[in-house]
Amino acid sequence: MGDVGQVEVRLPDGTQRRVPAGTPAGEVLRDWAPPEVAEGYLAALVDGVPVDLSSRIDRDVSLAPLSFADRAGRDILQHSAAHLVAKALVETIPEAKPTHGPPTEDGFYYDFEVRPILPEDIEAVRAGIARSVAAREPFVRREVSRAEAESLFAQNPHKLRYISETPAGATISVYETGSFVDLCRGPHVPDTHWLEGAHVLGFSGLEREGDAAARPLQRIRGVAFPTRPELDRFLKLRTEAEARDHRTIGARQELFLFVDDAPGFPFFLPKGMILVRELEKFVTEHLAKSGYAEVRTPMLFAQSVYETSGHWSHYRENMFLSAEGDRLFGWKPMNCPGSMLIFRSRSRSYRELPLRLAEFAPLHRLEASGTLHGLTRVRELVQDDAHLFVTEDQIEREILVLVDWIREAFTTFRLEWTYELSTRPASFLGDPAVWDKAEATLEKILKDSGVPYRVSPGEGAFYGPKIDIHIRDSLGRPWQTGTIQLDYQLPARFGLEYQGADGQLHMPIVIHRTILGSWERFLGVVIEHCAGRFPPWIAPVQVRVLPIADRHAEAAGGLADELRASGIRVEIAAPEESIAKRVRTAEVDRIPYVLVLGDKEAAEGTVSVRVRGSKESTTRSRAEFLAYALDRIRRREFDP
RNA sequence: GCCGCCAUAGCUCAGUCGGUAGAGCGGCUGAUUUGUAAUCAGCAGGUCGGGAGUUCGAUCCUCUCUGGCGGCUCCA
Repeated sequence: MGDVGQVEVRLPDGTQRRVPAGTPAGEVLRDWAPPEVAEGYLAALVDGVPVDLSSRIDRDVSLAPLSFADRAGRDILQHSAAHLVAKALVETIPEAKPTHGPPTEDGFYYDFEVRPILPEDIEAVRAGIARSVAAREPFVRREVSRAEAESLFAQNPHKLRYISETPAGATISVYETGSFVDLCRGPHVPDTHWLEGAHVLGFSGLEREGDAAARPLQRIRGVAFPTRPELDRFLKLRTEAEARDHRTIGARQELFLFVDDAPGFPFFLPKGMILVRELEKFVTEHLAKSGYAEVRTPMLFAQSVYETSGHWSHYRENMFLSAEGDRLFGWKPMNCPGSMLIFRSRSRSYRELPLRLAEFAPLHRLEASGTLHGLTRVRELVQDDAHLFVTEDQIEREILVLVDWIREAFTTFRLEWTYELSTRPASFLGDPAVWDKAEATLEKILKDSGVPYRVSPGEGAFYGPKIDIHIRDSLGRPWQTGTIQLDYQLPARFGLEYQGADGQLHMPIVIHRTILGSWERFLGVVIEHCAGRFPPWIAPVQVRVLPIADRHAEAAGGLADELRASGIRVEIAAPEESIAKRVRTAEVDRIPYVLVLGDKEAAEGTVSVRVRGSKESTTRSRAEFLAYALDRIRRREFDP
């Protein structure tokens, strides 16, 4: 140990410094780092624990800076912004009772018990934030006694509850920002000037779980960046992303349709149907290579089937029901019961396993009205669904094959995906020991395959654990697409058996799996991902032929026929408008290839090729273009 | 389903401080036959989401239903 009153600080580069006890962490870091770097430090890590820069060092520690680039630093900025929102709301509506305001994956929110928030309140909150930022108010930490905390927040039952939940002996701290005091563990950025890039995105009411009598909470959501230009960049990206909304593009390109009298039930228009069929072909090719058989099972089953499957007790509120005489039928929300009944329809041998039954059938789910969202959340959908009946030692191989297929499918669309392993929920069927085993199997596979994943405890289906695939839409909203679910329950409930090599009867395990998820949701995300500029292989119209004048009609027709004969989807835009207008329209319609045909081309047997997104055109022989386009389509290239 | 907001022509939107409505794009017709992101002119198209109430009179105010949007919850 050093002199009395000196402490030793270890810094991230391995150097050590001796400083007077009580030196603020921020001061040590400012001395250590170049000024332009230290400027970006918003908090510190002391022995791995996040603290304020003003926090004083009173013992030997390791010290590291936190900036926005660090996950923890980012969270601190979001959380500080949440405080500022609470301050501004309480200034606007003094009786508002703040509850909590955590950072999230994409920003932050703060929940309040307060009358319903109005748009003008949000304007006032934004103004209040701007005032605080301009005033550069410090975040001042104060540690208080339990009694003082209770008296400070005597009017706020939520804060009193948090205080009562704090273990005896634990530090209780509050942060003061101007006149606003909030119960908070911290840490925070040094002052409100750090929040010049904070922005309120919206507000909404919340349903309070398990307490119908309680007043609903109001949530204000926002996001924060360290500087105003970074916020502006984010807002600009967001505006651009709105233009990629699949609902807008779907209407503009006449892909699909919704009508008021069929909420959540999509119509696929001719061009949208081509997208669906191309996806189906893509998936079907994989199924053929991987040993699947396709089946079709009934759309409706009597109640008793769902009682067997467990849907009646676990999923009935999401099912459409139909009465026939005194029997009640349910529209199938999933394909599993049908596949179970096929398996059970005769005796099965181990030689048949793995038995892979695929089914692309419309499913109906009575989703709550407020959750419907274009194609990404609908009430009628078709999944690229299959059920694999396997033995325990076949599980790993089957899932590895699926992981390969996932890689192929998503990279074809240049989509980035993540995995989530969901484990036993509160409401579940079966034996916890069997669950543990299934979860361990899945986790082992994920580990062995080297694919990054996260675990969500308690998020599994009622019949088994699952691996979900997530992708994001143009606004960064995450959507679940594929899912691989291990099921030890349905085979037991349906009494499935096969005769093993040992002559004994055994129960198969079922793997439910869908990879793209549903055509509907997957298309919604793909539309946004490519902003309606579909890869040529899936594009509803692949080629548009533009004859310069009427005298080129015959040549244009011949060219179109030639392309069609090779399976290319082609349209002709007759010379009712200028060539410039038709080129523009083709570009707006996102057609991959535009072929212009005039005197020169007709005479030479060539075409002028304009590839989507390119400002130039090139002249090629017809055969050359055809070979080029067919090759890119066959290889399912992303770009034309 | 819950909280808030919204609903005017096929689409995007303007408008009426209560006296039944306009534009651009798209559509149709005609002229133009065009060389790589918008040729010109004309025409058609709306019981202002449905119902009820207030009013001499409602697209406008009130209530309600339906649908949508942003979240919550849930999920492919």
